[in-house]
Amino acid sequence: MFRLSRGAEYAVRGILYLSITYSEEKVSVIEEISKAQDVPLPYMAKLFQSLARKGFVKSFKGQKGGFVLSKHPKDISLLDVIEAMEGPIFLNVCLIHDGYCPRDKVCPVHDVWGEAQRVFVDYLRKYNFERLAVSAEKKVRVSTGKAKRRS
Amino acid sequence: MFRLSRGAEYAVRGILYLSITYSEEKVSVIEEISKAQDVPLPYMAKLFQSLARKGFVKSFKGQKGGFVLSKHPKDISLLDVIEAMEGPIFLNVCLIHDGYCPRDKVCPVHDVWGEAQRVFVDYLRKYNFERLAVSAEKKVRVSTGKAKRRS
DNA sequence: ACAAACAAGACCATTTCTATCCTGATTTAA
DNA sequence: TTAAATCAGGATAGAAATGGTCTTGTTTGT
Repeated sequence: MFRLSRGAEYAVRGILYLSITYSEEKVSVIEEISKAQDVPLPYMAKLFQSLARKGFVKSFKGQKGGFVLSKHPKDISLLDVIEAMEGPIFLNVCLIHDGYCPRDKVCPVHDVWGEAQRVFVDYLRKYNFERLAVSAEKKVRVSTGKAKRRS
Repeated sequence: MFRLSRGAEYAVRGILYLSITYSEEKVSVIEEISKAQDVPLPYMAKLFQSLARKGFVKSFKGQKGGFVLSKHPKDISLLDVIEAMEGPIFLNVCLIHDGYCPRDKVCPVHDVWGEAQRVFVDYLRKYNFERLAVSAEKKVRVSTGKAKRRS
């Protein structure tokens, strides 16, 4: 089943939220993030623990605590976040590592998967969160009918 | 988890086997197919029941029974077989159908997934089993050191 | 000292995946 | 007509992944 897990999807949303508010230099608490991105709060809390351990966000305890990105949004790719949550991407078990599959020498599909994976992974790597945050703001402007003021 | 299921992988192998022997106009029994492709026999048997119901293979009962492809290998794509076993490919739940995701109007990642899926699916559709069977034969020749006789 | 936050781990229900097994129906050949 | 070969269909089952909750602790600012 070629499907993004909920966990990874939620993590992407969380990082996206922090990317959009990044320039404001504020810390965001989990409740705020989970409400804004429509993710169950306790689940989001768990996800952010994991994102903190993996170095995507910095956490602060206590009053005035919360989360901030620990890198610039432009230095975080979609691939980074997805692989952080799901582990490395392998479209087929036969690609887990070179030589893993005893049939790869005679299997014509092996190469097909290899190439598909390369294309897919490269594609996800192309998107960083600065870029996504900009698109998000554009989309919101369009969908709420707020045109950009003409200069 | 972006991973091909075992079931789909085995189905691909099964169809591949029948594609390679297609021109010989023989029926193959499940035991032969499962041994050749190194798949647990009872599992392969189940898979072929399903492949038969879905029109990929014709089955014959009784002595001299077995399976044959019901279409020419060139008319079966990798995508066909995979979707038959796993259902339609959606890289993200948000793509299940237009309007399914309430956030797609403001979510910048939605379009990224849409495009990635289009590329991926088109890629799998490009490969038909005639092509794969030919590659397989080439690979076997190379790996067994049997060079093609020079004309 | 208290309240607001995150940290960590246990826990749990559901679904999916992988696979097996048993019984039955059909066909061919002896 | 009987036996053997072969597929059909359904039930079952264990393991893993998924998605999510809860409880208990720790840290920090006021």
